[in-house]
Amino acid sequence: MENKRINGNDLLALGYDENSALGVALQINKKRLGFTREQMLAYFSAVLANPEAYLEDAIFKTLAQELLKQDELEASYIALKEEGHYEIYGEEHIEEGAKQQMQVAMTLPVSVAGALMPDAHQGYGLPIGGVLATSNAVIPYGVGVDIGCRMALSIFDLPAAYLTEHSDALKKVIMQTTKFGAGQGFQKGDRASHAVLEQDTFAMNDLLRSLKDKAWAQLGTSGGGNHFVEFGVIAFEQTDADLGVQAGEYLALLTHSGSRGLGATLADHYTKLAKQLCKLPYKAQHLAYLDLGTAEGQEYWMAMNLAGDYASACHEVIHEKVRQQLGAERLAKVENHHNFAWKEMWNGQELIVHRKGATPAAKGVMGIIPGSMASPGFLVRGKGQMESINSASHGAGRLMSRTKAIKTLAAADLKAILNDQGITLMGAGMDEAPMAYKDIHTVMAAQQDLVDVLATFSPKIVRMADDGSRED
DNA sequence: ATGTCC
Repeated sequence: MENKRINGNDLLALGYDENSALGVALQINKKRLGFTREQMLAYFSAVLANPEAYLEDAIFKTLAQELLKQDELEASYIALKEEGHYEIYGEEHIEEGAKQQMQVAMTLPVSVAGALMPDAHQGYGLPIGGVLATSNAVIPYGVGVDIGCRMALSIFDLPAAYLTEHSDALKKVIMQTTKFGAGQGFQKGDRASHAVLEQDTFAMNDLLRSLKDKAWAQLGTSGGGNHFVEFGVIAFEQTDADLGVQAGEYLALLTHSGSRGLGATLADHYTKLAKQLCKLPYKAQHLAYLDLGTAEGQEYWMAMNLAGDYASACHEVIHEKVRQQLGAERLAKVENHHNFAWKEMWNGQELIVHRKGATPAAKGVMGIIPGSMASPGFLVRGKGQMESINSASHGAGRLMSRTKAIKTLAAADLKAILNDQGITLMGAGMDEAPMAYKDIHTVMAAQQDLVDVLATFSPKIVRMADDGSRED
């Protein structure tokens, strides 16, 4: 006990802030230097109280310097508010880190309202599953790295039985029409065309001009991680007049992917720009924002919208290729993005609503909330709940990190689940195994006030990027 | 999530 290591929490308890001085203190602590834990803690406390006195100290000099530098910097930062209230759905299943991140986001001077969805987990800056409404400012990390990432569902005029009767053919269709993985794109002769490539925004600046060719090559590709293309059965218990689909079970295609290299590069560029222009205290630095009244803010807005349109085009290319190969007719299509910022009216004012891993759920708005490769997804219609800022979850949410999933989950267990449910899986790593996700039914139960369920989608033939952590 | 360097 006596010699228990000093950690970051001990230093925070002494009054240290979450900044680089804390890091320097931990570096010094690593050396141990023959002091007891109590002696070390006494020193750290004394240096914090009076850094000037330690500027010549052989051991604590670097810490004293860093503390003084932080004091100086702090004075030049944009001040945060004391606190702000935000609504949480399914709180008992949300990790502490995600709540802390949301709390910090609420203290931005531009923040007006916030909400945390039941699938929330810790991210970079704003948590995944976080919704933040700001006044005339956009936060690149409030949108996320994969700008415009979305779900798209096509319901075909084919019966559910088509899946079992033509399973091999459908497998072939997916393999022939999709391309997965970081950096992947199509060779010149195989590239698709789409009106999005003609958008003027591609000529807005050098960065966008330089990204156009890659965007063309990657048009209609799917990326890695949790992105997927899957065939499944969609079941409507009742006829949906709005959508024009009769009660029954149909073959459907569900895809999840985003704006590929284009969006990633734009997100990286504008996040750095925001950090240069908007100096926030250490704990909030990733939430740097761009004022929409500035040229930089407008530029990001244009770029973000282009990336959104591009992500949509990628899905449309895949869906159209598949539809043609099936020789089928599409009865209905539903699409929704979940990494984006919108100008929306909320509580009588126009705000910038950031949804980072959250589904738009304004009254009557349709969306898709997937479970996992081996659990159902849901076609939903928003209820327009003001407290959730017209939002819902974008999936089940992770139960364990990718690394933990790869380390602890057994490939044999996944195989058993897939066999039991008659699901064919192509690609994917163990980090995408259903056991790595929260129970989708629990998550849906936590957002009954936010969405109505129209139909249930059961995945049957799933393709994801192959990361090598699983053998087929 | 991306794809090879602030």
